Amino acid sequence: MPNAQPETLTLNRIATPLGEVLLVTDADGAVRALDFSDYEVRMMRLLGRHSPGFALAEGRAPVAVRRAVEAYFSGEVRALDAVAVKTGGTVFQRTVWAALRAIPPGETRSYGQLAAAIGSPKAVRAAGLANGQNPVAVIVPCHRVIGANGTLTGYAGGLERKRWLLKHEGVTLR
Amino acid sequence: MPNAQPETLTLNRIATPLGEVLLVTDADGAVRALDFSDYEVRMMRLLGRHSPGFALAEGRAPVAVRRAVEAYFSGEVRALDAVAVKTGGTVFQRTVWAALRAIPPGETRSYGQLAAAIGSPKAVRAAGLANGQNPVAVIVPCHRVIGANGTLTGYAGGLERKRWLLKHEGVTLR
DNA sequence: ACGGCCGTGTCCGAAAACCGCGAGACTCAC
DNA sequence: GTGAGTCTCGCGGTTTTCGGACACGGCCGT
Repeated sequence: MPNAQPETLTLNRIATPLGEVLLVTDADGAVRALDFSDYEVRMMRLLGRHSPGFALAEGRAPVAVRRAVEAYFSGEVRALDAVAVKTGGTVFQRTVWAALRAIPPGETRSYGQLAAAIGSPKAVRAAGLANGQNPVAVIVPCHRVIGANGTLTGYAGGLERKRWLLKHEGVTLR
Repeated sequence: MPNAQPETLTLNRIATPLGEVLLVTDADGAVRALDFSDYEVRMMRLLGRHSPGFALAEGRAPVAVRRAVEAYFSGEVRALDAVAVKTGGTVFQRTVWAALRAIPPGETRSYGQLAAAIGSPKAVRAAGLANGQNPVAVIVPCHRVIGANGTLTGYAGGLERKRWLLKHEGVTLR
């Protein structure tokens, strides 16, 4: 029996230039997950992995959060900086995700640089994996990590979106 | 991150003729676990397995429950019948444990009979295993199951206690 | 340049080990 | 013969273990 009183999370669907996104917030107003609609199943799986037995109810996320997301897509690329995020995951993963938020919009890092930044320069591949399991897309900018040779390599929401996001933030690709 | 607000359970230590027992109840007053003090570690492990990230605080269990336990040990062997129990575990395990409560005090069943009772006559050994993982001793009467040949076979709290409990309930052993 | 090897953390599926059994076959005493 | 002890084997769910796969990149040989 997971837990007697499962936590209830709020699910808000928001339209963006990249398609509808799913925004999940908790009672404290912190973002627990964000993903594109077409990957709903995956998001649920990630979410369930770290908060066993949670309940989900469609509703509206806090205004501040919702507005930040919209602002970001309208061009205010720093609008997401102040948004509070709360994630599960292992220590390693959380460290990686925290490091991601330190990458400013308009810049990119290689997987190697990311690994070095968290103090495990050799855990390159592991960092890449952790990157891919990031439950809070866009806000935790896993899209700012690319291959050492400039290749985009991969993105959970599809490379097309990764490319769009980076361009949107002012990155000139190769 | 297991759950933002871990459930808090109450731990009550109660003296009995068989030694001190640990009685764990939840906010609803349902019994989550019961075991003998000398097996505290094991109980914690079982508990933790099914409610990841719970908190424990010494305190007093609901009067009704506490009284029922004391009454049972004083000779009112049916006193525990009405006590509410809430357990985790797999479907199979819960089925087994539910079947256990249907065995009245003063009677015993063999592991084979138990398996048959839940509709899996061949899952004898599995039933035995599930029996041994019962987190709520005494109230869920796993001690009423004995070998087909009358042997007591095993008991998580020690065979001595199993023998005592059965005798206490009026069973004449072999 | 190109191809292969390795390190690193985590998840996932497969496989094996584990048992609080019990029926059946076998032995040994009486 | 019987009846009690012993041994072997199959049973089925759960837990543990193990081996891959992966959003990479540096190193070492051709």
